[in-house]
Amino acid sequence: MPVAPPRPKDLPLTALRAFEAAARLGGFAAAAQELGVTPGAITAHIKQLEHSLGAPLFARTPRGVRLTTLGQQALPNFTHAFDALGTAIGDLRAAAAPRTVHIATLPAIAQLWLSPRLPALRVAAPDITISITALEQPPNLKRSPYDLSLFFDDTPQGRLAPDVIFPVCAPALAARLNGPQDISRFPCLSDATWSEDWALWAQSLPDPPAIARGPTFSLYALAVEETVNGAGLLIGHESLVSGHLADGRLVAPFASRVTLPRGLRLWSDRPLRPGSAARLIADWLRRAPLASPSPPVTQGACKPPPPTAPAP
Amino acid sequence: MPVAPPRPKDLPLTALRAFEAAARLGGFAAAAQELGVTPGAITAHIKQLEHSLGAPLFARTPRGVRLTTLGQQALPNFTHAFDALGTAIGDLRAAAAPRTVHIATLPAIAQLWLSPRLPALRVAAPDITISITALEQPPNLKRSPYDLSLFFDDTPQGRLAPDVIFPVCAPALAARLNGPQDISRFPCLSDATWSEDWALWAQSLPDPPAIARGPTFSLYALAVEETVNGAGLLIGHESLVSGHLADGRLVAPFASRVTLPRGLRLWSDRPLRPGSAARLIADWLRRAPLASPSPPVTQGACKPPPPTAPAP
DNA sequence: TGGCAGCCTTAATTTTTCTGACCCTAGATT
DNA sequence: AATCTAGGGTCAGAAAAATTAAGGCTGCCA
Repeated sequence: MPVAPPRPKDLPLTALRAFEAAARLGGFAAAAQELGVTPGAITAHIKQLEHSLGAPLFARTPRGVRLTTLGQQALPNFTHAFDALGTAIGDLRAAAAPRTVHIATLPAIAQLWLSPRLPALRVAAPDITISITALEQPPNLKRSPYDLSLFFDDTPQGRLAPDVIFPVCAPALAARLNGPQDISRFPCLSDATWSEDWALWAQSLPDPPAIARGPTFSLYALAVEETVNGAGLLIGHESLVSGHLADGRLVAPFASRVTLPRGLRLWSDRPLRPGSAARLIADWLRRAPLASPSPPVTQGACKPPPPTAPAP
Repeated sequence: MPVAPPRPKDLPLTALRAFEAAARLGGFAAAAQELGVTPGAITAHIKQLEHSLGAPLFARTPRGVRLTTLGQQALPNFTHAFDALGTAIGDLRAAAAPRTVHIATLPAIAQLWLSPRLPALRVAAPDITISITALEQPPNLKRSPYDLSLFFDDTPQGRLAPDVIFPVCAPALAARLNGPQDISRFPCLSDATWSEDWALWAQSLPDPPAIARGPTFSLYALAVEETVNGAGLLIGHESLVSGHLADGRLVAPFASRVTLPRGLRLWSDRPLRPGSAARLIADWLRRAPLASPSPPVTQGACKPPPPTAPAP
């Protein structure tokens, strides 16, 4: 029985984090995604934890896992502890790089909404470094190294704009349209993550036209480019295409617009101290000045509806 | 710019724990000891952390490290967060094994104080499993998997007994002693971690005798055994040798006793819920019934007092 | 019913982390 | 001054963790 060598290692931190994520999210796969590891790693961690505790934390069912009573008891404590750790990390990051702001957003938003505003933002806050990370899903801000999230969702708090959708196309193509029923004669481009867009819009019409399915894009910005090039019609999200409408690269050929229950939302899960860089950037983005001083459009269409340009 | 692969790994937990320990304990070596890793691992972790933050957390000096302002700001948050995590772990352990108590103690205390009480304790609490780990240093209970600590220290709260020291020896050897001055004629055994014992005791005498240095033991219990076998005189700690005195294996040949400012202390850094196994064991140990119904003992003079064999 | 997709598990390989033995520096000791 | 000691830092090799890829099980859907 040696006294020096045996190190009384406590429960491993990484395994506990895996447990907390799996318990909170209700599955190993979801936990793996949040933690940026593979499901196999989560399996191994939970198993190690259960072995060292001598009791199961999850009940394995054919369709995923379920927390045992023991796991249910433990979860709130760990969630609280890891939240505290996340806050400490955030504060440390902020203190180490006080003039840097990390923003997480959708690729489409990054390219079509954020990017056009960056030049003016750089002028407005020249000493602040802005780092933008494109993600498909909003991250858990309490656990991720981002200060702000900018995504579409249905929470009204912090909303920058509602999500208003309507068809858009290149001016040349619009000239060949006489009404919504003509849609079926042209390809309808769609985005993989917003595949319902066309149906949602069409339902709002008294006489829903047939939609000719066109190419699907995994990057909305790419679909926008293709539309500019005349590849067909695309459902435009007002927040994302207003720049293209403003300078005439795209037009909205029909008057019918649908406002979805979700909206473009900017938020933070940490308190933003007044005067902090993240607060400054968030405030500036909420005022959302789209720099382009271009004239409100152009429109070309059969029945040119309300000129599409919003006034700042 | 791939969107799927890049995993936005946050600050690594293990590195943060290393930082917290190093900052709290004031050095990488101390942190390494608490975490049960080598200093080299701490160095690497801190370096990784500082690299990913882009700012130093410690200022390296030739004699150790010093926290930077950044590090000082961050420390309290992390200490709090890891404390919360430690509490969560403790609760989880307790819930998973509700009738198990883990005690950390000195090897000497484990063998000479705790061990004799275990049989009665098992009778008193037959459903509780008691696990004893011998450590040279009291662990940080907020971070270690122990419910109770039992060590000598100078905090009065939770003290079970003062640390009273006085020479002890085998009865046969005591017969050859006529007074403290005879000490110099026999080897004086000592324990490596309590090397000052002899000096402390000798200073209390009006005419301090010379101490003939004898063998040094790294295990006090071994020194006690050797003393029983007649190898010489040893400074007895009352808490640890009362059993041997009670049954006559050892005697205290001199009346002079020194009470040190420290004492035997049982404590926990977590709240012990009433009715929990740890609370039951702690309460029982405080009542400290030493099973042997032997008479209170002895106190010695130069002429060996009690005959050597009482029977339990 | 048969294919398909979701979810967890497992085994073998690769990557990351830790160790162990060494060096370096500067204050304390002789 | 020379030596000792108590920190940290460094690097090759060993141990541990994550990945990749394959596999089982179930329910959904055509």
